[in-house]
Amino acid sequence: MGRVRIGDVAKATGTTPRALRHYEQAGLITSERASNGYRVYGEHTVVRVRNIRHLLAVGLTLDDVRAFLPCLDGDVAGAPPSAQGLRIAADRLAALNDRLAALTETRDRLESALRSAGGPGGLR
DNA sequence: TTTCTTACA
DNA sequence: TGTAAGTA
Repeated sequence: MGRVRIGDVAKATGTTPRALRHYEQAGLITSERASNGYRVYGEHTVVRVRNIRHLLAVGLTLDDVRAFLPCLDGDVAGAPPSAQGLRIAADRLAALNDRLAALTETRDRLESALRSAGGPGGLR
């Protein structure tokens, strides 16, 4: 019952083999090798990947998810939030707000530059 | 057919 | 993340 290959896990979690290798590279999941070199996974990997996908969907980065490694085999979505988890989420939110502010600023500059250059309608 | 690694877009 | 290449 540990003869699950990458394609199986991908299908069971709605991801792609490419993403799974990427998660492994990031140290989020592990795998063993069959004699032919193919990766072999245990069923717990499916739960793990679903949790990873959940955290990514909520807005965290792969790097953030690494901090959740201890909880990755449980019910990350339902379990009571840990202090560290909340900290990471708050930091990610702050980072997003920073990026948003920076983007808004460059957008406003481009907008006004375009306006003083003749306006959106008088460009051709 | 599926998977593997590496590398580029 | 997708895709290409050449394998096993």
